[in-house]
Amino acid sequence: MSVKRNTWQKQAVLDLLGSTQEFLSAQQLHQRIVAKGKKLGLTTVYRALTELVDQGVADSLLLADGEARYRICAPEHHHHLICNTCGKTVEFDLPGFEEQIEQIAKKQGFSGVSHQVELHGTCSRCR
Amino acid sequence: MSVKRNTWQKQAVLDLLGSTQEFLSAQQLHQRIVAKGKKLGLTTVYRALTELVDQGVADSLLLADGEARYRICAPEHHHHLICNTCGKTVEFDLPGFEEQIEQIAKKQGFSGVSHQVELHGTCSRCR
DNA sequence: TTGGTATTGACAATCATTTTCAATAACACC
DNA sequence: GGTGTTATTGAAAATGATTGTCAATACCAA
Repeated sequence: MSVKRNTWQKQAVLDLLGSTQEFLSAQQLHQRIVAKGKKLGLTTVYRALTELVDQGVADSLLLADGEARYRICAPEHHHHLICNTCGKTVEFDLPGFEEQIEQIAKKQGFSGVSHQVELHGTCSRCR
Repeated sequence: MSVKRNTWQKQAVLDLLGSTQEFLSAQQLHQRIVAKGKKLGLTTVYRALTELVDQGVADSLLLADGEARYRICAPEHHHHLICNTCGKTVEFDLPGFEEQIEQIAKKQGFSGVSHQVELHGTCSRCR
């Protein structure tokens, strides 16, 4: 396997993602970095994002408009309620949910189980 | 506005969707209908699905693989536990989950909320 | 049966994302 | 500080799902 190298391009993507809580698309990230006067290719942004997701540093999700959005992973695991139209994201807890999941997985003989819970809908503003 | 007409093509899409609980992609629906000996265009399947979603008869969601999936709107559905290695899938219930979701969505002012719960892990055989 | 028009389907177009590949730049080692 | 290896970059082409186009067809009200 190959050894990863650090480049200002990857760093720029990580910095920008790390400076906000919101989900951003590859295109948005690209635009904003270019707007800062740094020139880099859209392809590179995609690659940097893929790497971040592989490393578990970032999360990705696919919105109804067909664009993927990326965000730095929160330190703890919570769940999301996402507006299909504007991308607004609300975090929420599910009391007892992790335990429920644990039990189901064990009963079925599964191990190393991760879960993903996502709610999609329309927020009050976009209704 | 135009008056909708009934065609065997639309009916075929609705019938097939209505005969299952699972999410199907436009391509899957197309393939299966063609496999039954009926010939229709992929474009038509997309249009039928768009119509069903507009009418509130079907739900759509976008999976991480970039393909949209469609399903007949059902008051309740079940969730999946999927083996990362062999793809084995187990269905399970989450008692009270739908209600919990409903409440959270309402509290946040979201409407038309659909949810997706998926567990990924390794099954006993593939351990 | 017939006329108006909604619908169909082959094909082209679109749009986000991925692949390709030659040129460039990181970095381990001198 | 140089140098060679090779990961990375970026422009352009390719991909794959979905949508638009438009002439031909089929539904259905009268």
